[in-house]
Amino acid sequence: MPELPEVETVRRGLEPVMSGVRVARVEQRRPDLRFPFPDGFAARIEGRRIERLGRRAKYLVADVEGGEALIMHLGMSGRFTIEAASGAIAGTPARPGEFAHDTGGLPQHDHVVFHLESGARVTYNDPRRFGFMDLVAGTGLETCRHFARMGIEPLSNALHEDYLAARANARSTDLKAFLLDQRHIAGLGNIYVCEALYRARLSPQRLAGCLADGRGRPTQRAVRLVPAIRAVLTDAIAAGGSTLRDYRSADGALGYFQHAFQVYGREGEPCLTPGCRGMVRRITQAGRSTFYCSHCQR
DNA sequence: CCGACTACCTGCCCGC
DNA sequence: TGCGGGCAGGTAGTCG
Repeated sequence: MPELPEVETVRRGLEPVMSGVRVARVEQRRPDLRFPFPDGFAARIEGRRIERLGRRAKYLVADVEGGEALIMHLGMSGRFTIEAASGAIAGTPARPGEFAHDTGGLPQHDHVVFHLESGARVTYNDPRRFGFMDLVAGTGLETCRHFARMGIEPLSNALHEDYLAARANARSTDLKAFLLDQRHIAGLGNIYVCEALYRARLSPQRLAGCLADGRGRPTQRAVRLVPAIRAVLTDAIAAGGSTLRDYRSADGALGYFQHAFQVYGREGEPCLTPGCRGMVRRITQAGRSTFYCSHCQR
């Protein structure tokens, strides 16, 4: 699930528990996730304070006392669960009822547990193990392997029609692939690309080059796309944030609120644009599902 | 460099 | 009820 809004929601949920808190012990239960953990992973965190919990695109970045940054990516199925110091569950379990039904063995796919000095525990669960964790020098964050070629933050001022036009100018890929490419804009995924293109009334099959006029200047399509991307992410973060107010009422783990999507997952259903008589279609692009209304998205 | 494709891994849902 | 196939929110590596 985790695209930028979900990762931001997770960050906001973890921040009050982890930020400024010392890590007493790190329980690393397997040698790798998608990639091997770095050498001495647990030891490089244990006994140190988490100074700040930030985010870059879909990555969580925890500044660890001493100068290293703990980088965490949730892949497709990564989740965090918080157990508060009192023992009460402050974040919902990865699977509802998991602890109640636990017969004594370790819950499956709980790969890393951060035991905090406050007594709270933060558990990383990831069935598919497409997520990963790494430790990098905090001073070289932007030049590290993960971030060096990464594009702009879509919620920053860097997202501008001039930027889109310059990047998309003369590209032969379609808009869907262009927006999914983290080297241009970092943080959009399959769902929010579909949703942003719907809001901008642009066909996902149109070439990315349509955002520029041939000389790298923005077209009206680029002008429409910028606020559509911003709004879809902002709305999703707001919706995710609302689930954080009462952890126990949500039936998903931290940040896994099922947003009310307007096209994603709505194949065969009527287009929600007022006055549009179209129907949402599903096509495959770059091996992944795209949902859109061919009637109002041009 | 670009663009297209594949691999990685488990779980779930559907049809037979 | 079991089994095979397809699908799932991501990225990195390879190949032409």
